[in-house]
Amino acid sequence: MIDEIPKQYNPKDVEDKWYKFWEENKLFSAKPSISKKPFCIVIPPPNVTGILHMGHALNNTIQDILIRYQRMKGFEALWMPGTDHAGIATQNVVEKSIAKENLKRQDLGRDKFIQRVWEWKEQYGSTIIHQLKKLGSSCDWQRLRFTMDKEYSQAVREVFVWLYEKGLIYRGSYIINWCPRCQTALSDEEAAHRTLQGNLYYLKYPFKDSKEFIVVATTRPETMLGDTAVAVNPKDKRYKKLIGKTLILPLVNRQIKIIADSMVDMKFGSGAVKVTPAHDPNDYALGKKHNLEFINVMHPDGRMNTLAGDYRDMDRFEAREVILEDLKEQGLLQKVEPHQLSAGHCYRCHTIVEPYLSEQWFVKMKPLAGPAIEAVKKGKIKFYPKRWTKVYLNWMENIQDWCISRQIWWGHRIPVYYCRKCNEPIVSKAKPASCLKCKGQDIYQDEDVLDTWFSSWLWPFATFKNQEDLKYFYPTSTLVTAPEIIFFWVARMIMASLEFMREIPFKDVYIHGTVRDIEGKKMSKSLGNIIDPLDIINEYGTDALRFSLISITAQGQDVYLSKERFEQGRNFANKLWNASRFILMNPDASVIKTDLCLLFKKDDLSLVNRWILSRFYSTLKSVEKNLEKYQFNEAANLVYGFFWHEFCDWYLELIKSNITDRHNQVVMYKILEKFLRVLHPFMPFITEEIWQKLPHEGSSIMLSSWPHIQEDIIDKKIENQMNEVCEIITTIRNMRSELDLTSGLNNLEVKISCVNKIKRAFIEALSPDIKNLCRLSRLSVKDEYRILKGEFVNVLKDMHIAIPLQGVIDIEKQIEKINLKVQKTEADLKSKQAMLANKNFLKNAPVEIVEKEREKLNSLKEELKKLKGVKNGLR
RNA sequence: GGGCGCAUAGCUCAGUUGGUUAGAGCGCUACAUUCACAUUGUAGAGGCCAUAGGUUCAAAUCCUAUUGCGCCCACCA
Repeated sequence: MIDEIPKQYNPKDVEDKWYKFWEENKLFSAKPSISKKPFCIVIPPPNVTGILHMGHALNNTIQDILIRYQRMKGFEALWMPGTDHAGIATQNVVEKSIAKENLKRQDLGRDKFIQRVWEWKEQYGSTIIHQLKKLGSSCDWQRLRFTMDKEYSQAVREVFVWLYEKGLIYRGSYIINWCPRCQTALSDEEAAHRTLQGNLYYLKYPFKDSKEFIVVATTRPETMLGDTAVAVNPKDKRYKKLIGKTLILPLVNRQIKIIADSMVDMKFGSGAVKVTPAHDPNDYALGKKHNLEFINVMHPDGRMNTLAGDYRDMDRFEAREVILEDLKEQGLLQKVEPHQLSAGHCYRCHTIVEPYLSEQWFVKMKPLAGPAIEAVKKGKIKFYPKRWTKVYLNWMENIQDWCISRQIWWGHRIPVYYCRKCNEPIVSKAKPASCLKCKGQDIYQDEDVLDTWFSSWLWPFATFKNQEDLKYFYPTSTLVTAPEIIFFWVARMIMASLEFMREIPFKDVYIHGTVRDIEGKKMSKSLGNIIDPLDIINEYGTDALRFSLISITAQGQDVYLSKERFEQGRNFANKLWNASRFILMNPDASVIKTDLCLLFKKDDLSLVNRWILSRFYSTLKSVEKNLEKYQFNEAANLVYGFFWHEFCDWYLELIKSNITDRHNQVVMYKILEKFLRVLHPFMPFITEEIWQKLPHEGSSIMLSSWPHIQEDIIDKKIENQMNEVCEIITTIRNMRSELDLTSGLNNLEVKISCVNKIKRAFIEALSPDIKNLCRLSRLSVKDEYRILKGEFVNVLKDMHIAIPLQGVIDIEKQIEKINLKVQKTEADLKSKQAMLANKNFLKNAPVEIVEKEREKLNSLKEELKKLKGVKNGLR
């Protein structure tokens, strides 16, 4: 039978096969069930333009582990999948694609362009979904949603109307972040601030009625064309007398006044600031306060407009250079200082955004933030790791209104209509037949669409199509996401859910780290440092990808990746594969029927069997504990360590010589079968493949239940006894290695001397195992054994091991070594004695700790005695 | 300017409420191949837990300060 199974695990042979099997048998589907409790995760919907990257791989592996684990634990587990229409990103992609035909979206017109986007979506939009399937994701695919689905769009419109009617949505002219490349407004969150090395330019503005100047400092000289005042601090002695004076704005020759405002920082620059109310948020506030003129000097594409006079049609940065040249020529550029500044960048195309005055739609956020703050403060929603709570609260408490209108075509069109006759806006879920005010029939819809996040914030509930499902699965259980979108998405979902559902969207938020390359840089296409998960799947297998990723992801820490990391996962899969091959060599279908607990209770199991059972359940217990705390790496490492180093390295090696023994067969089979179930959420494919080859009940490991912890099988005493045996074996191997007697040891007799009869009986019983694993032909165990001259000896707490090697061993060297050990033991003993003589320690430390220290002291004494005895024997 | 994270073996990192001898993976050294697995096994070397104070019977772990690196937020032109 074993010959049929290849020596190396080949993931390609099995992964697609089992995924198809699961999907075809609808093993991922979840339905409301009276007898089961729900467990639900909504996927952070990837963009339709998305291609799987390591961030997705990590994010979805975590979700799949949780879902598969809870499913096996008996919950009705729903993982709700879907994609996001990603307004700007998708529009950009399609614009690029039609550019190949030399077309701009304006050439096609709105309807035709949107048609093209839909076509693009049909063709490429499910790429990411196929990739998520490659990853093994057990989403309920029949529920696949898209943020522009009919029902979902309906929900978006309803929500808009709801907020408008509550007075929480308004329209107005404000300074917003404008991306000149995408030509749309952005929210504050969509303008990512980055520090740039720029200059601070000192410009001279002449007075109207004298030859004097006032000097202003600016980082964006091109905006001077829109200046409508210069402001100084009223307390500033230098400028006090100048307040109210008129200046001639250079290059444009507009008369502007010097105004006073305490907002001005006297220490910065020259202490006088140019005021451009249409191009800077601070200046905008000053403009409002002092009733200044708002002059917009820029086209939406970032070129200067007609109000910029001679500079019209120049790009903003080109205009900057020309303006500086011109000012210099006129002697109006006083000086230039290097200056670090931070500027917003469009999060989609990375263009520097322009603070731009325009009419937009906004959501008043303060009233929505209140309940969202409460829910987290009261612990109804918990962040893992905890520290994100603070980040969330800090943002929530300083929340600004949300600009939700976008000047693009792809997205949810704003449900506001206008009457051409009387200009009356009508906010409505559907297009009204006529104007409510003048009954006019000429009605048109607002041209703008909504921010993509204005639809994603409804994701935890708008994805449910019927009340029954909503009632059963909502609120969802856990949200798994990356820190980058706490503000964009997590915070807003909490606000939306509390507002529209009067209920939290999820109980736990698990924030995992960002995936970086080995140098700590964020993985990105432009840096060319991407490790493609699909390449890894191809080379190492999905299970290897998942396991390696998860085992290096400490809670909330960023993940540093290199390709070699995935070898660990691949090797583990291979180890599992080969251990299973070995176990499958002894196929006996009847083992499946043996009741493990019953067998255990009969009390005739060997120490080795009792030990591995105890270790299995101890491990299971820790794995569960860590999974519940979202400590996935810890859980993965426990599973790895148990299987490789305890089950394979020790257990299988120990029972190998007695493989036909009934008990050994049962235990070996049972542990493997249960272990596969524990490993299944981490490595779904290989565990299914092996499980199917083992004698099993049921059609898929996915449907089997998570092993139940058998507390009475966990036995620390047994574990300690076994550790002692392992220590003896390791010591003998060590001696052999030290003597370089790898082959020669077989003929020699190894003698173990124990302190007492009980110990001796215990060791003696296990001597066949020791002989076996050390490849010894002769081993004798005695109560007290006098060392003979010329023997090679090693001391092990309360026993010593001797190998007679007359003439081969340098006795002086041995004594020297033992002396060193004696010294160390004596020092340890001394510090332990001091510790136990310390009254404060005895008084303050817990009893168990004191007890432990006492035991340790005794064992040190024992060891010292042994060491001295051995030393004397050698002489 | 504010906030957060990190500093532990040659490298990449674990170390959960303070309590045995600080762990893993990779790398390194030596040995082992008719044995389920060389994607392996056995053994080994390698640590002043960033620095300086403090709290405590007890500190890698808690507190304070310092240094270095990274991230996030913020309207100083």
